[in-house]
Amino acid sequence: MADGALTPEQILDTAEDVLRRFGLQKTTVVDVARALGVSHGSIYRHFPSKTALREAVASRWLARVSEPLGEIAAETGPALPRLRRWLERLIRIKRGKVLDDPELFAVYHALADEADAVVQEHVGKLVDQISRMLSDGMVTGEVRFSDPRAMAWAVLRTTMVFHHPAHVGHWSLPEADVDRAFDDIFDLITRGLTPAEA
Amino acid sequence: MADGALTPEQILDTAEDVLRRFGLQKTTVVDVARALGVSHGSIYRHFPSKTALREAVASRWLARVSEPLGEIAAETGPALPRLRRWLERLIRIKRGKVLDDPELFAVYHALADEADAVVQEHVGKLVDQISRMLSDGMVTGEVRFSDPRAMAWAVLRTTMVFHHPAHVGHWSLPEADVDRAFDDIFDLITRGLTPAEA
DNA sequence: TCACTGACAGATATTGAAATCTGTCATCGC
DNA sequence: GCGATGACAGATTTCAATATCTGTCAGTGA
Repeated sequence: MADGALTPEQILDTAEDVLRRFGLQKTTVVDVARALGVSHGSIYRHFPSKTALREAVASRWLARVSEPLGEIAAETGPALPRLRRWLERLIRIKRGKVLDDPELFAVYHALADEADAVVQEHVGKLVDQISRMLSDGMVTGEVRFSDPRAMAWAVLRTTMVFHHPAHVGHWSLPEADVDRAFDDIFDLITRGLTPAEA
Repeated sequence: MADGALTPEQILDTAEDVLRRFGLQKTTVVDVARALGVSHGSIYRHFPSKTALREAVASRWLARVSEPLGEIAAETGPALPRLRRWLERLIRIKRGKVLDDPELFAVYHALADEADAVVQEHVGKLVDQISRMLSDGMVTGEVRFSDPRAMAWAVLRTTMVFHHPAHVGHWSLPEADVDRAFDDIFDLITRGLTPAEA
């Protein structure tokens, strides 16, 4: 290995590289150790199991999705346009990842599939962020008063087709089609979120 | 075999039995022929390929979903309650199938995954049915005037989590939770479908 | 005549022996 | 002392030989 100390970050970086090159099926702890130039025993010093290592990789990948969104959620200003930008950003991040490198995306999708707890936590963060924007909107009267968490779940679920990996086939349709479908759905839920009187 | 003539219906019935018992992976044309007491060549007299046979099985299964829904869509009377009953029925049919026999459902899910054209056609029928109910509602003023097909797609997509097999894990949550989630989403889209003035 | 058969070629799946991997731990050397 | 090592047992995966399957078609018999 290069440095004196083997760090979890180094291991995760290398694990990502190896996953990218070998795929989820073929990647072994021995492969990762080999790529790092250490014995595989050393990896078990930092991660208790292969599963834990995979979960850490998945977790880091998901954090790269939720962090930029967190910034949007934390902005001030009108809630509904912010929610729209948040959703568009989420969709663009996902769409970007899948168009950029479909195989790598497939690896992460499979990874996420088996790391249930990690995904739950990620989704929890997303719901928190939506919830925050909706609460802000309720204060200003932009959003009909209701339970912001329940509403946030509804928003995430109604837009599932645009960001859940199971619907990845939908994302590579011509951009104009995806945009139109999103417009229709955002329009629908915006009207549903807004107070009844015009 | 039992009768003088081997019919496509007999073959499909038997194919379903064999799929149920052996699963999608293990079921071969030879197995189906064996169960029917005929040579496998006879099956190729009625279906051009194994794929075609599987598609026919998938198609019949999907028809058992779309037909009862078609009856609801064709009813007269208020459009939005009808749409709600239609969605609840769709959800109940899917949920029923998966709780009743999860393994068989998994077989059909896998089958549907590989028979893309068949699924597209099925989804097309569902969109037609929703579209019809929405058009009815636009005539009576229950539903805001807009493109009914685009709206129908939006309705199907916003409720994806309740009927798309990829989200089957969600359906076995306690019924009360699923119902609450559906209420929230149906409430959201109903407000979105309704004309703006109170 | 005509639905059905069964043998066949090439493709695919199964099997079990051999190789590799996961996770542990006594030991090493800095 | 402490991070790293490498040999080990049991679990899992690979690989190549073998068996089975798919799709075709000339032939069978009712």
